[in-house]
Amino acid sequence: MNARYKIGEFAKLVGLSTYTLRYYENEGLVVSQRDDNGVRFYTDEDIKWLGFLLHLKGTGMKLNDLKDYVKWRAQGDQTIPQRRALLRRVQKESEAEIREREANLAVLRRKIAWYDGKLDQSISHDESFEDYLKRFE
Amino acid sequence: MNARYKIGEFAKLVGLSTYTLRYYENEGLVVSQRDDNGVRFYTDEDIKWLGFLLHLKGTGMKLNDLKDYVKWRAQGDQTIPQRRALLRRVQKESEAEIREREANLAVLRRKIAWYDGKLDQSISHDESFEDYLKRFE
DNA sequence: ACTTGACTTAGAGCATACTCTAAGCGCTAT
DNA sequence: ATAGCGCTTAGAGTATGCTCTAAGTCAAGT
Repeated sequence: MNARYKIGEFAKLVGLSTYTLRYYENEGLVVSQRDDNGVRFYTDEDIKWLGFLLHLKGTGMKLNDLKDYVKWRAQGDQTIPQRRALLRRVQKESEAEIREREANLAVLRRKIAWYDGKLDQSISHDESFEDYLKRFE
Repeated sequence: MNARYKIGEFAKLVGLSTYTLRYYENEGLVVSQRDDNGVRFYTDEDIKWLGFLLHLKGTGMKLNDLKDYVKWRAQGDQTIPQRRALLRRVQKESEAEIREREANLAVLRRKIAWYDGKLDQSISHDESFEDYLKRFE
């Protein structure tokens, strides 16, 4: 246990590039420790944090919001109300986006079904199925 | 009927800016007709098309894919198979994104619930509700 | 010794989709 | 006649989030 990962290995573990990890560190989203030579290292704790951060990001949460979250997290438990309020807002926004997308998808699905019907007709009325298949040879 | 809308009015009707409409026209996503003075006008047909285009866009479909779609549409019914294939691809991608987002949202919801529990505890164990409320004054 | 991978700062480049400005001109309604 | 809207081209700017390069240094492993 107590594994130490250098940035290259860590990058593979979390599925980001080393560029992105340094970028995130600059932005204050991730912290790293340094060994005697000033080389970054990460721990299993950091893997967990990155995993959670990527989940938040995957809900559509912006880096700026993540920065607030990280800032509050560092300030301890008294900022839990702010953090919860932030996550709730992100939740609402994300749910709204999903609903919108579903509505748009419904339209797209109907259009595909309409194309299906069109192509069915072109099979059953205009030509035999054999002839139809020939068109794609 | 046979209403003609100039770009300003049309923009309001479809919820886009005049800049964006001209941009879309440049990109080949929308066409407009011109009056005797070279001024763009749009019809109810164009409102329908814009509506559909925005639904497609709302599924996450990229402008480049929309350009292909529009190009094929202009070529007539023989491109229906291509259009259907494109929309199916977009559908799959969009559904996959929604599933991902839902999974990430599930994590976010659990975190919020965890904060809820933390705050419940901090009310019921560490201080009175009165004291708790005072913290936010 | 040499390769590999780490470090730094600063800045450019990329992708997507707009968004707006400049500069100059034309039509229409008040 | 003046405001308001429309037209043009060309290009700059904005937002988000990376992605990569340059140029030079350093340390560990083979």
